[in-house]
Amino acid sequence: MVKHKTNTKEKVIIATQELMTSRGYSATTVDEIIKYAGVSKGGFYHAFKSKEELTIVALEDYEEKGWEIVANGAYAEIEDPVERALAFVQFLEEKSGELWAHGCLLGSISIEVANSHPSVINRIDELFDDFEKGIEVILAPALETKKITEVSGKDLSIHLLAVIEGSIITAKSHRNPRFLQDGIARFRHYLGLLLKLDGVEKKSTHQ
Amino acid sequence: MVKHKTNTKEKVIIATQELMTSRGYSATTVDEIIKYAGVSKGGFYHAFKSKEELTIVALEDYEEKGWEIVANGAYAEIEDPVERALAFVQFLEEKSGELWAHGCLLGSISIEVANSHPSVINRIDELFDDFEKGIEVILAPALETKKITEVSGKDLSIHLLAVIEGSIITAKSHRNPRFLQDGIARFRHYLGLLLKLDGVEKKSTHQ
DNA sequence: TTGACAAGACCGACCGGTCGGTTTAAAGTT
DNA sequence: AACTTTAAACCGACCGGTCGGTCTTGTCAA
Repeated sequence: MVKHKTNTKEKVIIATQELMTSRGYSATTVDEIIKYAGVSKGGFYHAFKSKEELTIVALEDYEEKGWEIVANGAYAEIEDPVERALAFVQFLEEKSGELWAHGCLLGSISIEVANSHPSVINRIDELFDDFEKGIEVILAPALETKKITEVSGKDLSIHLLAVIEGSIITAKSHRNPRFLQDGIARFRHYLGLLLKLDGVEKKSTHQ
Repeated sequence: MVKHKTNTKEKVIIATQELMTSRGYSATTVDEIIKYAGVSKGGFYHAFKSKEELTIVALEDYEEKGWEIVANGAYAEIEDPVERALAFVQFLEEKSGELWAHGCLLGSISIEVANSHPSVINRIDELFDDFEKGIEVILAPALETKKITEVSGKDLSIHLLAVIEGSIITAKSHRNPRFLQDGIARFRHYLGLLLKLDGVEKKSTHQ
């Protein structure tokens, strides 16, 4: 009746997400993961059949939790599609520290597994695609409202994702998380120009 | 009689650049590098004192060769700062396949060394900075000409770099190099809007 | 004769993963 | 309630192999 209560899987998944986000795939060892999670090696391999399978589970859980934060933003209440799209990007900007404080799990491991772990990169591909489609639903109506055809909602979604991932890289190498926030703000500026609005310049949240 | 210079260093550097660009730092082993370069382990450790030191040399050489291609573009001949800036971005777009066909060495290893190899990430930081400053020299005069103050040349340079690095990630995970070209084209569109020009957009090809 | 350079066997630490055995707790039996 | 059964959860010593790096033994041009 009562399920066996165990949090080994959860602890391992969280440890994996945190360690791989800041070290990548290869540099994160199973021994490090189990030490960080406070779990034994036997327990680890009872819960997951391999490091590769664990990585895929961690990626899926990461996407789910991330999208839950994004989907529940106040921007969703806004009626006007144009204002909603801009508020959405500003929401990402404000939540960027919470969402990608130490990087993005997908971005951190995508490069090094692209040519060696097909199952992982395939899942990353799908998860990126899900995220893009989620963004598209928010951005496309704004373009439609303004009758803009030179750029599609899909184009913009792909671009926003690239801006986020790229800004994470520059933020990491410059050791300054501000670069991520500024990168998203710059995209918002672009979106504002596209939608032919004025006065969308950055409302700085914290210096 | 010209003394024949040993090319062990050069072969190792090229092998390192190619392998690390597509696999990252940790996943690229010294044994793989020497096999790819056709060099013995003794020769390797005679030429470089460690994998870490080699990585820094490979990064510097990578930046030098990359910037040589960028600096010699035809855009440089254009007199008008605005047209020159736009032509520069279009040049990057056209050369993106040559410059970042299999990724960017700096981006590929920056994430995984950020918290474990200070000397490497410090050099990456500086090299990114050099690249940014090089771009700034080209973009800033266009903003000045158009008397645009809401965005600085530095802001735009940082953003272009982020767009490139991020687009490389999405291109890799989607296994489609087109994403990189489109990402740069999207930046050019932004720049065009900023400079209040029309007709700089090209149709997107994402399907 | 010398010293730069190359070769590859070798080193200890560490890698991902396995294994036999122990603990835990829900369910069945009395 | 007390005991037995059962199977999942868990443990950590251990495995073969690989890691970055060292060392001895050369080769060869000056």
